[in-house]
Amino acid sequence: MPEIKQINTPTKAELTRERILQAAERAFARRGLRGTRVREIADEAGVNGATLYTYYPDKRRLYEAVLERGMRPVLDLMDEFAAGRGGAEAGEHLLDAVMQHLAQHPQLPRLIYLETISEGSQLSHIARRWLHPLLEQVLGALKGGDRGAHWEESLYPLVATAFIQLTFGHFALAPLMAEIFHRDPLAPEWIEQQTDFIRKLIHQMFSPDWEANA
Amino acid sequence: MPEIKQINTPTKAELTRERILQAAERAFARRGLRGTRVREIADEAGVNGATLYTYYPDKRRLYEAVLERGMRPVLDLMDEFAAGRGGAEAGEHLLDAVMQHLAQHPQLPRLIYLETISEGSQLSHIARRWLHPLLEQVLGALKGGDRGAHWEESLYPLVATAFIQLTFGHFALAPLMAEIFHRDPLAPEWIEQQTDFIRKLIHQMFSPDWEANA
Amino acid sequence: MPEIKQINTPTKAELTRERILQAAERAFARRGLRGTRVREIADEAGVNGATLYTYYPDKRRLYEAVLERGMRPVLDLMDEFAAGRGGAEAGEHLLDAVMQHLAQHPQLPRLIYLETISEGSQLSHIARRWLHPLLEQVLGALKGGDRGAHWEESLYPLVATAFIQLTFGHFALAPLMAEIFHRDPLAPEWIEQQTDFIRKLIHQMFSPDWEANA
Amino acid sequence: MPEIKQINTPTKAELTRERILQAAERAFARRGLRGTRVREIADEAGVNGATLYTYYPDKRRLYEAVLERGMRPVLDLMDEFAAGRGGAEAGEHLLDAVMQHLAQHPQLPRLIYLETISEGSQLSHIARRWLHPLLEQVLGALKGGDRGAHWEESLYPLVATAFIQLTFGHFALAPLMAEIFHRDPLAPEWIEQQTDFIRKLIHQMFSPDWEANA
DNA sequence: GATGAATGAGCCTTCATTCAT
DNA sequence: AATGAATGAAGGCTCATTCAT
Repeated sequence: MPEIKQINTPTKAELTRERILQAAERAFARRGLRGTRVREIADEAGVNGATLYTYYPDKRRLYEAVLERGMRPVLDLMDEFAAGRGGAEAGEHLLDAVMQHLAQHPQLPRLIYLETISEGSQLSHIARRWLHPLLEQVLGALKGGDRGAHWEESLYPLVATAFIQLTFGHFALAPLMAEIFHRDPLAPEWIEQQTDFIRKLIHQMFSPDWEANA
Repeated sequence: MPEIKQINTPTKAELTRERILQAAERAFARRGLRGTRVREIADEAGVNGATLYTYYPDKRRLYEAVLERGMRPVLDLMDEFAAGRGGAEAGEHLLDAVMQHLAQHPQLPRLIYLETISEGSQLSHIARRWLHPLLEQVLGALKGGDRGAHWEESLYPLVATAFIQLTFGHFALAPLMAEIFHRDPLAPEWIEQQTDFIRKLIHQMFSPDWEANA
Repeated sequence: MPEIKQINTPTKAELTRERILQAAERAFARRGLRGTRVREIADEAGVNGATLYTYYPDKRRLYEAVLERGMRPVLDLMDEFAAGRGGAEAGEHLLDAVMQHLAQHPQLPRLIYLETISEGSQLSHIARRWLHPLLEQVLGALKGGDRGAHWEESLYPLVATAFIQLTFGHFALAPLMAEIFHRDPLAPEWIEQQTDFIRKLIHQMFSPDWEANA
Repeated sequence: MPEIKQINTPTKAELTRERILQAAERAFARRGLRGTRVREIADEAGVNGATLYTYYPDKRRLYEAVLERGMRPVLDLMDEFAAGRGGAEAGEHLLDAVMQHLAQHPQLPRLIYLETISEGSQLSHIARRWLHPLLEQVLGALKGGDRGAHWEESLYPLVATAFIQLTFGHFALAPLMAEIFHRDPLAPEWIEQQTDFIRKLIHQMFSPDWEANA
């Protein structure tokens, strides 16, 4: 039976593994590797604490699995993108795609921020295999077309950093912003606004006025 | 003896308390309240673990003292500012001041990010007594002068969020950016570049072109 | 299969819980709640210190469980008694029963004495749910029959107190008496002697001579 | 200046030592050696925790000093008594004296009970140097005169034990009896009643009827 | 595959004690 | 003589992990 992608009904074990991963993702995204207790993960996953060890040899490996699982779809997203035409609006499409993806996986930015702040052992892995490619793709797309003509190389880190902060940061800082503005940053309206806002800022950065404006 | 600012020699106890606070600040800024072990703080402060309890009744109160101590100078900064004239460049001066302060207290943004991500009990206190006033001050100054003429109120949360992310986030994400770009975000050049960059972005946001550019 | 009292084989966990309770009883009966270390209980129970917490949430609750367990049989004893006929010798049977029970649970009087002397939080519970009923029962039985004719109510506290001291106190003070007399108060002969002795004293108290004798 | 007993005004140090001893007595009488914290003693004595160590090398020695101090007056009492005539009522005078002394030093019985129940290292010392002589004296006096004629030697431990329990026990169990009867065993009326009660019981024990009554 | 029970290591905190002042 | 500061050694309790069932 060629060509037919066999989607097996997930076994009970696969379901359990999935529940564990989801629970772990939420927990690690709040407390980080050290601050999270395996008991908390187990409770939220609805399994016995010992069951985790049927699937992962220890807390750290479970953590790494959570990171891997969170990052893979982004990589896939980018592969898909790379395959497409570079076109002028490619960058903007990618921005939308990233924001949509993060909106559906709001734990991901938190995991990355925590790993960064705690200078965890996975940080360089995340940077190299993940964010660096993402930034290449995004900025490559953005400066594509005629827009990038007057683009100065030295701006790259600044723009890249700003991009990360305005996209990932939006989700990581959501609880603080909710507290200040009494609105939910994860609500679709705000996400849309934020996406537009980033788009505009990027337009400005690539506009010929930019350098002039000191 | 006029003109002589009487600085009392700090007692031994005051020095110890200070060493503890500094060690705790560094530790909490990496691991958060839960992830930090009092042993680590004590070791880094060069005192016995039990000595911490001479100064603070428990880990949580030490944590709160660290937050308080980190936030007070920023509040002072703002009082000083509020006292000054609002003038046109006031906002930009404040931006410089904030960036300089954070450059000297790079743990502060990390503390806030961790508290935010872990949805800690101090979060609303930080938001209300601290960031909200700071944002009021900064954005008030920015839209001061003729610039704010075409300012639309609904932009406030977006601009405020962006401000926090580009200033505080610069320091919180420093290890990640160092990893990606192999340069140190805490180096004066990058901080200066970043400050200029933010300044320009803000100019754009307040320019009459902003709304047009959709 | 009638007549066969089905005694479920205790599970391993039940056995462990029982070992812990017994060890805790001995330890608390010597040192009280505060003076006992959980390590000591664990060691004597032959389990790891952490295992205690599988069965009781903390030291205090274990202590309370020990008290509860020690008191229940006495309450049962009294229920059994209350069900029987009050008859003339009822009181003396009860005296025998109490002494026999204490002989087999010599920790119980010590627990009560320690709780009393340290004015522990369980004291009023012990007094109300436990000793008060016991005294009611015993003294009720004793003054039953014609004996109680010339019984004066104001004697009640004196007689009750004496009863407690001569029964419970015999076991609580055993180590001291052993030291002084080089004989073991827990030896059956002495217990029998002591029981007779109490019986005689009580006879005297209820004899018509009592009030005359000043 | 011979013969004149010089009562020096106590020095400040002597006063401090006294305050410490009193505080320690109260504390040890509730919690025993192990269960008492030196901090508690210091606080109640109104001195710094370190000050205790100016007077006693460690907690155990302070405890022993408390015991010594509590026991000496009783020994003095007995010496005084031994010097007096043995007369018929000597025993009853001694009973009164003991009860009065304990009423003024209610911690003493508690200390002894705690030391007994915990089988402390001072127990044999207390028994030998203290209670044994006291019992000799008391029972010697009691069986003095014609009363002791039909006294049977084997009763000695029973009577002695009863004596200890009804005198010392009255004070040691005071909190329990207060709880049950809602009256204070340390109130003079009750103490007087209790003394009379003991006196009567002893009369009975020495009466010719005793042996008959089986 | 899942779990209740068990445990060694470790965590936060307290304690008894010492020392410089 | 008295104390505030400091500390090593527990003390109670939790944690990550293992294992028998």
